Amino acid sequence: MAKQTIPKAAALRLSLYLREVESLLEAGQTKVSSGQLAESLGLTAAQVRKDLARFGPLGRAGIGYLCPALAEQFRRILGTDQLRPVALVGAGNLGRALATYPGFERRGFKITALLDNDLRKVGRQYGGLIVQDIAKLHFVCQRDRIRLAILAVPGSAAQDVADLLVRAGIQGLLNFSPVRLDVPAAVVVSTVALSLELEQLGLAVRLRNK
Amino acid sequence: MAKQTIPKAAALRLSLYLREVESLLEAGQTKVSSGQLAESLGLTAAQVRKDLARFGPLGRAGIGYLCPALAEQFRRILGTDQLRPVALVGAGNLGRALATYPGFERRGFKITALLDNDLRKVGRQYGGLIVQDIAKLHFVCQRDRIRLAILAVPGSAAQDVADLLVRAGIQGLLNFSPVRLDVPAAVVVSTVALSLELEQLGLAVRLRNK
DNA sequence: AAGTGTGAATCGCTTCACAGCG
DNA sequence: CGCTGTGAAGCGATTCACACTT
Repeated sequence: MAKQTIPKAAALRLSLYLREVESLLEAGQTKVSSGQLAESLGLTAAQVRKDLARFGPLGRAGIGYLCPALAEQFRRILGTDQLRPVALVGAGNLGRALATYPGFERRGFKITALLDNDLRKVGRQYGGLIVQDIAKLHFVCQRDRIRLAILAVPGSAAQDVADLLVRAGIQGLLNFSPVRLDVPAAVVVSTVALSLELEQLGLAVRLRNK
Repeated sequence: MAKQTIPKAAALRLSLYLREVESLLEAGQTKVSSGQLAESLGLTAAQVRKDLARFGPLGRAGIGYLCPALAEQFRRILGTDQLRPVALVGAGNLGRALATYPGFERRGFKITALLDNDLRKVGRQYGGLIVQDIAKLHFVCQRDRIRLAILAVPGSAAQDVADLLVRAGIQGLLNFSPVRLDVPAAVVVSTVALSLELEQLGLAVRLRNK
């Protein structure tokens, strides 16, 4: 494997590279230069080369990079070279939207369980998934060896559900509730704060017009 | 007004500061020190002071910061001291979830229009909003002076809708489609790529276990 | 000739350390 | 004495420039 340490900023770009290379492959292009990737992604050619060199000696001087090799290596590093199961907690509006979101599976993630604590929702079906009682969380996570979970519950319930997920052995938590979650250091939490995104967008617009 | 230039990283923290201060105010706390804010948000005290000093001379030496003054200033900088109208395009699963998301209004944003190009959806009501024909986009945006829009349509339609939004005078675009949008430089685009978030989470978990 | 890989220079942000105020 | 505000130092990431490979 390449380097053990990946700068946070470079890790973020890794996903972008993979997306771009996949799109090139779909368009039938089998090789690409650092300059072309930089142009498409709004980066500099030097930065692209630095990143790609870090992920392994992937390029050929004078030629460029071979797209299939890039895609394969990117997926290997990201761990999405095989489908990974994900638990989704919360079958409200947002949970249902995420349950039916087609993008996850295309990117190597499969939501294999949809759970809620509202017994009126249990048994209903969304996006091919039957809502299960959250009491089954631990059992399901263990049985299917689920390491990642998405949290789409109201803020008031988020910490309680997070505790359940931690006890069920979850290692990574994608949190859509606008609260900071208190979890053991061994568990990774990533919060998507929707209103924060809007705030930042509004601020960027404000500053641009000055 | 404070400084005209806000580092990208500091701007991001601005939203976090506001959230924390609001939560302190709700708990009845009227003053706070840089150390306490740092502790709550996982930053260093020095960084908090640097940030807050940038946003204006807000603190009192030996005392700390007054929460109401902080909240007021933060909101003023973010432009959320008054409710800002937002257009939401796409009444699919994700669009409906966003239309009914209560967090936006609490943070100074009000979705005032929900639009879709699917005439079967036009006229339906979600979260108090009636779905309108996207043909009315330009009219609605002009009438209500809407500057910000949320794009929750399939990737295949995203660029077309983005073009419409730009022509309607939108200045900021929160994009939930997994595609890069081509817009004039004067328009700010922020993309929330859901599967990218999962990828990064998975990678963080992977790297942690090494 | 085209394009990668990489040391060196540079840039921007974070942390440190402390002067100064209440 | 507690705590802010800030120059200075430190650090990580980006950019530059170019030797080197095909």
